[in-house]
Formats: sequence, C-alpha cells, structure tokens
Amino acid sequence: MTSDAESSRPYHHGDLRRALLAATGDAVGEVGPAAMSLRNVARRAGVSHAASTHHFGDKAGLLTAFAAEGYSLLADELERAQREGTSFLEVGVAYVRFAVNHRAHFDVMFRSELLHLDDLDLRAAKAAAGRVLYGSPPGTMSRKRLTQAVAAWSIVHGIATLWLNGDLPSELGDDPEAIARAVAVHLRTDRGRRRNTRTN
Amino acid sequence: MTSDAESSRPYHHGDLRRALLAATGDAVGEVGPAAMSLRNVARRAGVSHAASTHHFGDKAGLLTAFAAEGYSLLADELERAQREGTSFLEVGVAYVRFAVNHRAHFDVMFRSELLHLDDLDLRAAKAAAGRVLYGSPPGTMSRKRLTQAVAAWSIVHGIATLWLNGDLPSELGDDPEAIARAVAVHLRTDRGRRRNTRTN
DNA sequence: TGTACATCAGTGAACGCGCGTTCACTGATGTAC
DNA sequence: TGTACATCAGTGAACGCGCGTTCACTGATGTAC
Repeated sequence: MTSDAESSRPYHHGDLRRALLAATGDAVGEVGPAAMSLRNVARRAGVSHAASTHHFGDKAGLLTAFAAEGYSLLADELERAQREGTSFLEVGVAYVRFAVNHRAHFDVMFRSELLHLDDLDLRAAKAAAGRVLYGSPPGTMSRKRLTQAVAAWSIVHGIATLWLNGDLPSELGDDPEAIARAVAVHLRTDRGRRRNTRTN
Repeated sequence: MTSDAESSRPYHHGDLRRALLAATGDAVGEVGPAAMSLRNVARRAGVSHAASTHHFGDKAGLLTAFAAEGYSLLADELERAQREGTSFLEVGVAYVRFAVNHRAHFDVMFRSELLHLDDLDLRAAKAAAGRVLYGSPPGTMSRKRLTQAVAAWSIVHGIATLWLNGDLPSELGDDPEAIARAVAVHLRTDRGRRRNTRTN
C-alpha cells in the first residue's frame, strides 16, 4: 500500500497555485468568465473548494491572477512576433492569434468588472504588454504616433473580439490569422519612414 | 378612493414589455450583463418576478429582446449619421457614440453566450445594422470592399470596447468621439473613387 | 344593453440549486537548537 | 541525529443568499351573440 493510486494524493498539493490557474482556464473556456465558479474550479483541480482562498483570497483574486498570466503571455508572444516577424503586420496577427489560442485568458483580461484592477501583478503584466504594444511610453510619444499605435491596437482588438463572437461575415473564411492579415492591411501606416526605430 | 395612489397600480400594467426592457437597461448598466437577474429587473419594474416569463419566456429571451432593440437603435443611428454626416468617418464616430451612450445595449449585443442567437427578431435587427455597416450584402461585394468594410467596423468596435473597458491611454483625453476621429483617420480608404455608390 | 365565455396578463408561493465566504480543524513541512 | 515548535497548506462542515423556473391561481379585458 505504499505506491498505489491512493498514496498519490498527498495532503499538500505541491503546485496548487498553478493547478488552480490551469483549472480556471478550463472552466472559463467551457462556461465563460461569468458562469465560472470557484467551486467548479476547485473540483477540476481535485481540491477542497475553500483551498483557493489561501492562494488568491477571493474569486476576483483568482481571476486577477489569471488575467495577469494572460497579459504576460500576450507580452511574450507579441515580443516574439516583433523580433521574428518579417513585417509590422505580424505583431497584429500575433495579437489575434493570442486571442484565439488563449480565448479564456483574453476573455478575462478584458472583463475588468471581474478583476482587482489595483492588483500590482496585474498592473505590471498589463504594463509589460503595453510596452510592446506602444513601443514607447504613451506619455513620450507624439500625438500622431500615439493615435497610430492605438489605431493598430484597436483594429486587431476589434477583429479578435468580433471573430470570437462569431460576428464576422462568413465570406472571409475561417482562418482568423488570414482574416487579420487581409483586414489589417487597410491600416494606413508610414512604413519605411520609421522602421522599428526607438526615437520619438 | 377613485384616484389615489393605490388605484394607480392596476392589475394589468399596460406596457410591461417596454417597461421590462427599460428596467433591463438600468440593471445591466448598474451591475453588468452577467450579474443582472430577472428578479432584480422585475423589482425595478414594480412587478412580480414571474411576470416576465409571459413576455419573454426565459432570461435569455429577455436579453435577446434587449439586444434586438439595441441593434435596431444602432441601425437607426448609423443610418442617420450616414445621411447627415459630412464625411465617411462620421459613421464610425456614430458607432462609438452609440456604444458609449447605450452601453447596456452594446454590452449585451456582443455577449452572444447570453442570447438566443436563432431568435428571428434578433436576426432581423442584426441584419438591419449589417446593411448600414456593409452597404451591400457581404456576398455581393468584392473581397477588397468587404475587407475594407470589416476593417472600418473592426477599428471602431475596438475603440469602443477598449474605451468602455478603460484600456485606452489617458493621454488621448476623455472624449470618446474625439478619440474615435483621431484614431480612425489612420484607416486607409480610397475616398472619392467610390463615394456612396451602390455598385459593386 | 346584457350576459357568457375564452383569452390574456400578472401573482405569489414553492422547488431545488449552486454559490462565495467563514471557521475551527488537521496534516505536513521546515527550522532552531 | 533528534526533538520542539512555528508556519504553511488544505479540509469539510456550516452560514445565509439570491437565483431561474414552475405552477395553480386570479383579476381584467374583449368578443360573440
């Protein structure tokens, strides 16, 4: 009776924080951010429903940590696209790809009424994503460059949310990344003039 | 005892359907689409909490009717902007204005998991809004014109949702319509060439 | 003008449910000596 | 190597709550004759 199935469930989980975040992703993916419940998440993680209190305080705390994880992931993926991408467009495509591949994260990240907006981890992760999105701190940019950056963000955010909602016309096909490319080209950018420079 | 306060609450409401939709707007505006409840809406309308069953069937039915109302409103406002507007841009501005002025409607319209998507009134209202948004039926448009229309929709939809979520940088100011104008100008449109024509 | 009757609109009690949070607790781990 | 003790991580029962839906009902309205 030393190594059977029973003994593989010790009192201490070991990595419950991570497990709860993963279970949150599953739960949100299946029933949406609104219907997701602490008790259901705990059930998925195979743990008492009160256990998450210890790691996240309350329900909004769990969702906040999940959203922060999402922003970090997004920052990573945008950075990679920027580094490896052949064109400026590919960062936008990466944004849409993130929304589709990490729908649960994306949904929670932009449901601010569910989050502790003043949470430090969340703010840090948001800021990291913003750094890639804007290039420079918004306060230091010219109005033109700022509105350009916001235009780029808005169009890919719009494509992502409309796609996830099933609101885009079926004539565009069913590949969200291809749609992102085909649609986002209509953004007017002055390419060439400022190609990845860091100046204002 | 003919005309006191008591007698002004007859058994039959007279216009309960409309009153429930209005109460839904208030409830959604205050607590969001997820936390809004049938019982709270009924309380606001001063009516038994089972009364709405008669008009809307179930909760999703009420929200579906509310969303349909929203799409009709949106279609009206976009049409008016298109008719009166001095520039193509103003239709997009009207979209953002609608989202801000009718936030409850906007929130519910794009929360498709809460709705009966096969409802006929909803589909009709959606189609009416789509007609203004696209100009022609998506199936009859050239790919270029279709992606252009989706680009325009996406960018204003993105601006609207990011603004409502408090995610736009504060440097842009606090007037969403002005922001919409400043941001959406970065859309590349071939103006002049096809000015409001109905041809493909 | 009156009466019967079907239909419509809203009531209020009851149902069973899953929820988030709190709480005293216990099992496990790590550290000081 | 051993022991005491503080801290950490998770348990399970209990709380009170508001919810959506169902149901038999009643009050009001309109229509046929």
